[in-house]
Amino acid sequence: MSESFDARGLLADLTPDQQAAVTHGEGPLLILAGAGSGKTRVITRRVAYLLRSGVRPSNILAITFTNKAAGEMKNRVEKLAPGNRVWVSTFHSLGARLLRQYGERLGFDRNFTIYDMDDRNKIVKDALEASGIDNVKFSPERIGGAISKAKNQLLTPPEYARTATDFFQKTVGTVYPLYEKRLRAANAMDFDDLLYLPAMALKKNEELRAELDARFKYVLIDEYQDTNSAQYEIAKRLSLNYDNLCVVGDPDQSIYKWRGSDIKNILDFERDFPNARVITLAQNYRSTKAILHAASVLIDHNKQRKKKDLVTDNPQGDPVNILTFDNGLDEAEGVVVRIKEAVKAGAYKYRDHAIFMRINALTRSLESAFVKHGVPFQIVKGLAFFERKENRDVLAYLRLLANPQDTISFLRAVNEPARGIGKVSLDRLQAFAADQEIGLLAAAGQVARITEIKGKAATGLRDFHRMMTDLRARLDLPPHELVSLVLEKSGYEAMLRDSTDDEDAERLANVGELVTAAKQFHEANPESTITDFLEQITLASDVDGWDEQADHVSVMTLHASKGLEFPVVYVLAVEEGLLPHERSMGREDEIEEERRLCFVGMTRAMKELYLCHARLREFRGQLNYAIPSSFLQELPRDVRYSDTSMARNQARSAADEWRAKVGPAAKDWADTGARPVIPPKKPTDYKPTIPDAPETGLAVGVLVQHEEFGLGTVTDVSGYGALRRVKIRFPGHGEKTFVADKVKLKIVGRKKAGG
DNA sequence: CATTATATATTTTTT
DNA sequence: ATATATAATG
Repeated sequence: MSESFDARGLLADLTPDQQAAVTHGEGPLLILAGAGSGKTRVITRRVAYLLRSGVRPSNILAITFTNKAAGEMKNRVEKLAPGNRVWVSTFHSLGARLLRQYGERLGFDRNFTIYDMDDRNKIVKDALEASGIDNVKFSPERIGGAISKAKNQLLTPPEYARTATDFFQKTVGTVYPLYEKRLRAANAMDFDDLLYLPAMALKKNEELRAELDARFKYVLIDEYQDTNSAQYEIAKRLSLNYDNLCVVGDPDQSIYKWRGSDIKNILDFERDFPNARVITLAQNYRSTKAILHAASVLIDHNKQRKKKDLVTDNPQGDPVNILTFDNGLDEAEGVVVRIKEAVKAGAYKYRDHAIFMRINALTRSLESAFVKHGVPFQIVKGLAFFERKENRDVLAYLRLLANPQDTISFLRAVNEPARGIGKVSLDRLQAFAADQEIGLLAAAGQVARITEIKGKAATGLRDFHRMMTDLRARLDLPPHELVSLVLEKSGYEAMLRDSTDDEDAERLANVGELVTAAKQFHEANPESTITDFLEQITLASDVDGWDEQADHVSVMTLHASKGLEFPVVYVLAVEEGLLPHERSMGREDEIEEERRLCFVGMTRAMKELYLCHARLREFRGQLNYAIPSSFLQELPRDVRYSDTSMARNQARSAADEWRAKVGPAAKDWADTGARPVIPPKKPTDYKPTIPDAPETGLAVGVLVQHEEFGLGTVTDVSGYGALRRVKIRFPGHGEKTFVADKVKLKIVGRKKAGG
């Protein structure tokens, strides 16, 4: 290929395979990119390459999995090809943008609200009640999930009803159209609509399809293995006239099947696009040989898999570690202490560490361990802040301002703070609104016409409507000023300020932070409206809130870890029932997805990898035996086992207190229920990789040499990490207690048993 | 209507 | 164990 432009800077540091992917010209391209093979880099370079070769930035569309990834790619492209603003976004953001831009052509109001799962379930509940099916057999969550799945498969309500066979599906078939009606009446879209409606429009409206196809001549999609049918439809229909579709993915990292993702999309790409070029990137640049080998051996247990060997030129590195703890608390503490020690030893910074787990619930014990040891951390869960009650309340006002039809937000805001408007009055108002086919806010404006509502409720509704009308006149204010105004006019701020409740003081601070968040948004996007602000919040993914600059330990779910990398990785609770999760048990394909999830977590690690499990784990307030994950058995032999729970005989660990509380039943748990799948290990098997690790070999009966007191025998060891104390009896000096971290001791040997 | 007490369900993972 | 939903009470 002869370039008439300067591509040297884009290609110099790439392998031939990577270069081929970057410089591929017209036509479909499938890049099978193994974990750590530099796929983000390739996709970014490719965009820059296209720009330098003369493709107009407006003709390029790049789809990433998170908004954060989209922002980063935008910045990198900007650096490689200055002055070019390419459209990079997630599928959902793309859908929202298309719907706002072309919605009116399709019959939608552009100021629609995006409903999250919470909102969705409330609508489902309402639709369920209205359907007359009140046997409470199926939860709104379950029905909502089924509707979501239907939309992902592009099934319309009648189509779904036609294919429904069992009672559950028939129920969903009844609720689905009612649900849709309520969404449209509220001028709202759920997450799935953002894909479903554009996909349908591209399918049905050839004029629009051809227009967008020509606009997005080059489409690039990252994490293609996790696209669903609706997303596939969008990609395909944007690539009919201009089939320059470039998809990047790794079937081994497909972890969203439960959300409707179809691994077939990537496996069948060559069939869908017969002239597709396929490039495989198998070279790993991220992990040590030890880590990559362990991950490869694990994933090789998946039967439904095209075999693929990942190779790396990186050094062998330390063996992968399997850590055994007494219980969840010890696990949390043990990991935090290890990290602290590693940082203290100067080997790593806090930000080099990440802790992953299968379920969010496990972050609780970690949180207290971090606080206890003064280790900085961030729990990467993007929406958590906006999901607090007080912030949701305030956001409900904003959503209602942006979209007066928004039922859910009206119901949330109308009596918070209390305005004397109760359930009965609201039922009457809803009946009136439904009858008149108007929104709830509009109905509140006509409260005088509703004879059944009187007294406090009537004045409350009238005042609420008047206040919202006044606020709506200020809709053009920058987001943060609008938030401040809402806080003031609604009385929400006053309510919190006048409260004597301590928690309300915190809530006040939180809504204050909401103003700050809005201000930051405004500064970053000066042109944007309140609708954009709300959209960004709703479509934010967990990692979008991650601060990767700060020096702290990152804590997140395995799902959130996709696409990231860290020098040191800990995976918690690698136990049967959690990883693989019990809900996947019995279904081989779901077990395989769990294995992929484990694989994703492992392959995030660059230098050190620790897979942890505990002998006892608390679940719903109950203590249960935990069996090490079958995945651990599938690892190669050269992993390193270390059982820190061995300390239980010497140390007064948290487990002892716990066991004492639980009583004799659990006293000899170690010898009964828990059947270690892992070969039994001796404490001496463990060689700390970091200096001053909590396991310094100090145990009762160990003979030590002290600088001042001479030879002594350890009589007690307690606590962990910096708090670890060691009691030593010195002949002639009596018993002394030291902080294990601080005291200088030389281990001389072990006293004979009984001595 | 609002507040409080009791019952009940809830836990996978997420745009 | 905790959070939410419903029922009972003021």
